[in-house]
Amino acid sequence: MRNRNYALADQLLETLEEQGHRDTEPRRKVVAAIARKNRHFTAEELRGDLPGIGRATVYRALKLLVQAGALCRVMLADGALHYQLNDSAHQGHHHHLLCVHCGESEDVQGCDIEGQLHSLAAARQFQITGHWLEVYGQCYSCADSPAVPA
Amino acid sequence: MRNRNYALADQLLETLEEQGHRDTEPRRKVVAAIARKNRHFTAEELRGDLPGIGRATVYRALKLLVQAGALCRVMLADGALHYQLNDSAHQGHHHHLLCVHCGESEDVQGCDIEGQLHSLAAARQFQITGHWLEVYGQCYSCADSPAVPA
DNA sequence: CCAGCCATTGATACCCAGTATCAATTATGG
DNA sequence: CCATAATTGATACTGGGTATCAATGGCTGG
Repeated sequence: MRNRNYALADQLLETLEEQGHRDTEPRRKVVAAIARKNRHFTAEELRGDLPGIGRATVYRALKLLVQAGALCRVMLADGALHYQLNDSAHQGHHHHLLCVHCGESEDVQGCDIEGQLHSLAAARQFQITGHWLEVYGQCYSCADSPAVPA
Repeated sequence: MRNRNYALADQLLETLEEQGHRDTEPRRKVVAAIARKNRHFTAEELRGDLPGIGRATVYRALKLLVQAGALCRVMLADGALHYQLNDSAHQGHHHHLLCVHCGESEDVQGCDIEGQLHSLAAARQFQITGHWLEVYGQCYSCADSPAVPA
């Protein structure tokens, strides 16, 4: 576990270095904190784990990691924006099944949304270049629970 | 034109009254300003049109109108959140084709995203209850322009 | 038609997400 | 080891949004 987080942190740092960014002490702490997260998190949550690290530094690191594809942004059903680690299996284009009950998220690949929309778009001569999709519902473990917790 | 906006403002006010909200002077000014918009807009843009109206009042009105289904929130490709009038033809569930060039938006109905995702979700015993989708690209008028304006 | 109740207002302050600025620091390549 | 360039972090700002609360004003029942 600790090993895996360790490796993950190193991997994130490596990703940044590959993009031409330096290996700095604050950066190391940020990626370590991210590696310790086992769930999606908000920027301020992460910042809470990093006292002594400047606000801007945390946000800059998040931005770089999103750009590098190591993190992705997830929009929860309530509109809150979270960050989530892209494990190596889901680096490319994918979507999330977000449980509105427990907040857990599962990755989904292989959707063909744009194909679906193609004929509609063609009729309006609209050229699709991308899309953003989040799917909300209840995961297996929450299936027996009330739809929306109090 | 002026007539249509006038009627639209009245219609929005009526919608609010149907939901049990009062017909007040500030509210009237807010819906009038919204009716004058012929494009999606940000909260602050709207506020700029309403000097003298309290910040909270504007945001409260926006929230009520979204809840009532008269407005919807649109996420642009750059992450900016805008509000857009739902014309009467598109009150229900729909999506947007958003032009990243001119910012124009077209409504799309009749998508079957959840049907698409059904088998994937079923395999994970995930019960879909909703989704959020925005589609980005270039509209007809912008087809000849560069993909992303400088 | 008026009183009173209650929704609403708007000022203020606050939270969260993110960016701009800029002087001080630090990693790194020559 | 030194110079240059990237990075940091403090500060302040923008923007979206909510909480609070005293004052106001719509509306309804008498």
